[in-house]
Parts: sequence; C-alpha cells; structure tokens
Amino acid sequence: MTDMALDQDRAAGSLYRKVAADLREAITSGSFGEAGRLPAEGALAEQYGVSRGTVRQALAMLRADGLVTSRRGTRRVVLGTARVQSFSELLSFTHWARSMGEEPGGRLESLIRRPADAAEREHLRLEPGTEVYVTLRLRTLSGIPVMVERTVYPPRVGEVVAELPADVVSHTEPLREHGILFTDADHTIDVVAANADDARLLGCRRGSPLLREKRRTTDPTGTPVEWSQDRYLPGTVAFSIHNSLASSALSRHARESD
Amino acid sequence: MTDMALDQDRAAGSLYRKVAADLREAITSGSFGEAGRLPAEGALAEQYGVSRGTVRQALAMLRADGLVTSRRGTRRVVLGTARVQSFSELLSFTHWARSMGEEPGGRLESLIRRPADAAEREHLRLEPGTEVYVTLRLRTLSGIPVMVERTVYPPRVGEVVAELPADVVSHTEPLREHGILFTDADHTIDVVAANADDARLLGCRRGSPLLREKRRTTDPTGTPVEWSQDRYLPGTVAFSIHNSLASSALSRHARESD
DNA sequence: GAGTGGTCTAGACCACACG
DNA sequence: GTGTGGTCTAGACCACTCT
Repeated sequence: MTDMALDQDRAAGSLYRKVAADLREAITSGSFGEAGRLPAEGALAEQYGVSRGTVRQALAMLRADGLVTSRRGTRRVVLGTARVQSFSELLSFTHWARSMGEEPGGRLESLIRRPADAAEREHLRLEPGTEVYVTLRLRTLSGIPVMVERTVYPPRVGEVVAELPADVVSHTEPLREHGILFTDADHTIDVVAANADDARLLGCRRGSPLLREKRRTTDPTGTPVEWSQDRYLPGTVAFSIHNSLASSALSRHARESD
Repeated sequence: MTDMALDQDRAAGSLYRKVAADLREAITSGSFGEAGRLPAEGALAEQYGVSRGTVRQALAMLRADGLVTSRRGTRRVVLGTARVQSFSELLSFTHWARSMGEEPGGRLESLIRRPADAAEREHLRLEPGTEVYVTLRLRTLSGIPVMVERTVYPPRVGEVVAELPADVVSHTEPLREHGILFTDADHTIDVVAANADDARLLGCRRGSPLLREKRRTTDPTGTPVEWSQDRYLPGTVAFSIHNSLASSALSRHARESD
C-alpha cells in the first residue's frame, strides 16, 4: 500500500476513486488480514492527505461491493478478500465474458422490423404504431452455445443495430460510438422451459429448464434503449449479488474501461 | 408532497432518510411525471431546509433503488414510478412475504447437529471439528408451498435457533433479540433439479427445475451467521436487480406474468 | 471516558449539458 | 453562458461500542 502519492497513476478521475482503488488493492492483497480491521477514517484521511469526506466516499464504494462492513462505534471489518469486479458486467454480455477470461461469440439468427405490440410499447415507452427492431441471437462462450437472446430495440437504436455486421460480438461498444449509452438496467431472473427455437439453437431438449434473464436498459436520460430476454443453459451461468442493510449512502462505483 | 415539516413523522432517524422517504413518495405518486425531471439539488435543499449534502445523500438512496438517474449537467430523471421498497426484504423471507401482502408460513422438517464439513467450514469460516446446526424447512405463502430452505448455522446462532418453536415463522426477529444481526448477504442464483426431498415437500416431480438461491449472511462484524440454499418452485418467485454504472440494488418479486 | 463511524453544515470549484 | 450535478474541504455534534 502506498503511503501517499496517488498522484497520477491509479484509476483516473476523482480522488475518492484513487483512494478506493488503493484500499481495494490493500484489502484483496491481505494487508489488513482476512477478517481484519481497517484503520479509522481519520487516520486514512491523514495518510492519503484528503478530507474525511473523501475517505468516506471511497469506503462507500467498498461497502457497496461487499468488501467491508461498517458500524457506528467500531472500526470497519474486512468481509472478503476476493470479489468479482463490479456490476457493469451485467450491462454487457461481452464484458461479462471477457471478465471471466472466456471468449464471447455470437451469431445473429434473425432481425426483423415490425410494429411494437402492447407489451413492447409498455416496456420501451413507445407511441402506438411505432416500429421496433427485433433480433434473435445465439451467444457462445469459447465457441460453445450458452444463451439465446431475444432483443427488442426502439427505432433510434434499432437503426444502428441493423447496420452492424451479423457477426459483430459487442453491441454496446458500437452503439456508444453513436452516442447511445447503456447506463441503467432492471433485471428479472426466473426459470422457463425451452421452446422449439431454444432447443434447436442450444442443443437441449424442448421443455428442459433454462435460466431466464429479462432486462430493460435505459440511457442516462431515462429513455429505454433495449428490452431483452436471455435464456441460459443451466450450469453455464449464475447471477451473484451482494446486498446489505446500510449500503445506501453515497454508493457509487463507475467503471469506465476494464 | 409536503413543502416542509418533516418534523417527526416519516421514516424515523436521520434527516436524509426522511427526505428520501418524502421524495420516494412524491416520485411513486407521480408528482414529477412518468419520465419527469426532479428539481435541482439546491432547490430541494432550500425546500426541505437542509444542506445540499443531505439532499445528495437522500438522492443516492433513490439512485441505488433505480428510481432516478443522475448525470452531470442535467436534472435528475425519474426512471420508474413503481418499485419495491428496499434491501431489507432480501435478508428475510418473512419480511419479503409481508411486503407483498402474503402471509408467510413454514414448517421445520428437521434440525440436526453435526461436525461441519469442509465446504461449510469454508463458508462459515469455522475451525475444523466445529459443530454446526443444519435445518430443513418448508416455506409457504398463504399456505401454499413455494420453497425448501436448507440452512447451516454456526454454533452461536444454531443454539438460539434450536430453542425456537418448530412453527416459528420469522427467524431473524428472535435472533435479533439475542443480539444476532443479519446485515450483509451474498446471493448466487441459478437452476437446479429437484431431488427426492424437494419433490416430496414441494409436490413436484423429481428432476423438475427449481430456482436456487445460495446465500451467505454475515453480521456487522463480518462473522458469518448463516449459509443457506433455498429452492423455489418455478413461477412463485423471480429475483429482480437494478444496476447502473453508479450502483446496484437487488430485490425479490412475486412473479407476475410476462 | 475515549475512540469510532454516522450525520450535517456551508462553503468552494469543476466538468458537463444545453440553449 | 448559465445551470446542473460531481467532487472536495474543514469543521461540528451525536450515537454507539468497548474497556
């Protein structure tokens, strides 16, 4: 752990991110011990040469990631020393795959344009009669089929997607270059039986169980940019979440590149 | 929405919680419109008679719950007007059930005490030879079986659980009275096939798919207090997550339709 | 009682969005 | 340029834990 000198290395941007990155590294490298206690906020503030508020903002990130606890009256405690990076992976299949060291792949099975039905208008917040772009994709990890993805795009987004080559792997990246950002998503996870298409594409039996993730993604203005249903073969994926009673305050952890 | 006077009503405790509760109500009741924009932070601060920092702390809660967006340079935007309350539901089956207006029930099928195996020692961070308490419970909603819960408790917690009546519904509540708090949890969600016990208790066929939630819960000192595997009948529950580049929240829903 | 995190204030400056 | 949220500071007091 560096005593000071967060100068220009480290996670670019704000001070508290640099402090958080440094603390994260110290924690995961075991500097404080497995269930050890962190220095007091005041001590950290002095050590890093920042105000206590900045230290608290950094600690809130680690808190939200489930790395440390917090309780009034006592030092913070290290909860875990190893942890998956962050949730931004959930916003992109490609990011998620790469973060696991797998090679993401995919094939566009179909892309059609048609008027949105009632449910789609509801999810994408569209006017009646608006046309949407509907895609069906098979997604692979290191060449092995793991997921079928059915996505509905509103016109502004669909127009861009329709121009992409059929074998393009990541969609969020080219869309970002067109100024379309994926920043917020609501996910719902449940179980569903494979239909004929699922079975054919994934090589499983019809009616066999699949893990389903429904997802609505919006941009920073709150405009829906995607409504998707992903169906995963059992055993290929598990969703993992950390939550706590108190994480609420000032939690942020933007992750730009990675 | 009240102009002022957060005096003593509302979510007890800190100022920012009261502000957050008031804003949450204003948002969900549609005061700002479906995709409307919130007043500026400064305006809210003046309106509530608090500092901008306090307003920001309140807004961070709403952000984490997926109620509003935030972006530098523009007003915050209302993302959704209907949303599940908060995280605490996920830490307790009973709370979750009640928050949906369902009546939680349950039956203790078995409770045994035996030495922890290697995996359990790992999850609960126990010394070799330590004994654990293992329970098998059937959980119901309004009398209908929905979930089988297999939980492993470390000695300190298990001793209390073992003293509880077999038909007690909530465990977190009596445990809290013994000074044992459930504050942090890691969840993993996937699909699994029903074994003979699952099938018998839930009334489904052996091998039929179940939604599985694995959960490790700790108290504020970081000490594991529970390691559990819950298996839900399909169609009875769906897990729902909101995540953004800024933070994330997880909640559990009853399953509607599609 | 001493130490610690939780809350709150009142200012300041900056980076970005939008007209 | 103006307004907005993002970051940061330097204080203050309180509630809680632990010894």
